[in-house]
Amino acid sequence: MPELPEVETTRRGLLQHILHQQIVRVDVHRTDLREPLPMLFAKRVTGGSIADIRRRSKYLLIDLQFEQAGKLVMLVHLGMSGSLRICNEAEALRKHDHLVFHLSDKEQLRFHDPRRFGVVTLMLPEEEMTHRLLAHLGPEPFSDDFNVAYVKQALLRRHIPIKSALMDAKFVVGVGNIYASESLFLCGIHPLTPANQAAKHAKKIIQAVRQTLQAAIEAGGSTLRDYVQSKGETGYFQHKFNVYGRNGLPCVICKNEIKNKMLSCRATYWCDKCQPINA
DNA sequence: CAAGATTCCTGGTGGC
DNA sequence: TGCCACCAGGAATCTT
Repeated sequence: MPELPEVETTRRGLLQHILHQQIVRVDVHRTDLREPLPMLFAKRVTGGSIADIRRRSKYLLIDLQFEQAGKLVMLVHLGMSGSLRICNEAEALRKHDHLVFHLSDKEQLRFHDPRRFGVVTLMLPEEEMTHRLLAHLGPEPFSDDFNVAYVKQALLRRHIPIKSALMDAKFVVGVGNIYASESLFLCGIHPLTPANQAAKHAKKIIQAVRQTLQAAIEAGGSTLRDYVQSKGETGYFQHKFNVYGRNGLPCVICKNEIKNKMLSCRATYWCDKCQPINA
């Protein structure tokens, strides 16, 4: 379940490993991801050198530089179950290794995604700002655009629960189901609080979202060594949550029982005492 | 236009 | 042991 911290951890791990390498060959085992792989995908990326790896929301943007034909941006979304791993070419192919990028140093980058909620597509650099997957995204949580004035006005005109608002990428990107619950616990706001009522806590919400994501990125960072050494998955599952998945267990602060409820078909967790409904 | 429901997919889990 | 129902969830698309 890659949320923003795991995507960022993946980005940093990949940068250390494959920056400036060239894609010398691509094996395509499946083209039917969340949306079909672009036509002539393998042919189009072959020969490209990895000039940079950026992140926007939960999308990885891999800049490919070609000697003759200019530049291309490869966009990768890991969806629910996707991963990008560095493998030795001798390593046996796993089930669901849909794309295998052979790199100039004999290593491979493998896109693995059992549930196929992931996306891999291509665009020209000049298309980036207007691309349908990127054009309508809200501010990055760590950017200056995610500020008190913005959050206040955006929440005031919404009546949905604050947790739903946090998960809406048009409001802010990178806050998935897990970190929405975790962020709201940190700032003591009940997840069902209407967004317009939560607007007065804009500053606390911003701080909590940033702190929650930052802590998770650092947890991922602490396992970056493992990521590089084992070239495997990141340490996401080692991360400890305060409320997520802890229904019926005592609150880490007040020992009150953690509650949970499905909100828009998504599991939602909170502590009634630490997160009063009409705070 | 906003808000909520539905959809895509497969692996893991729990009940029997 | 096997079978089956169900859950996990990002984000687009639908319905109300």
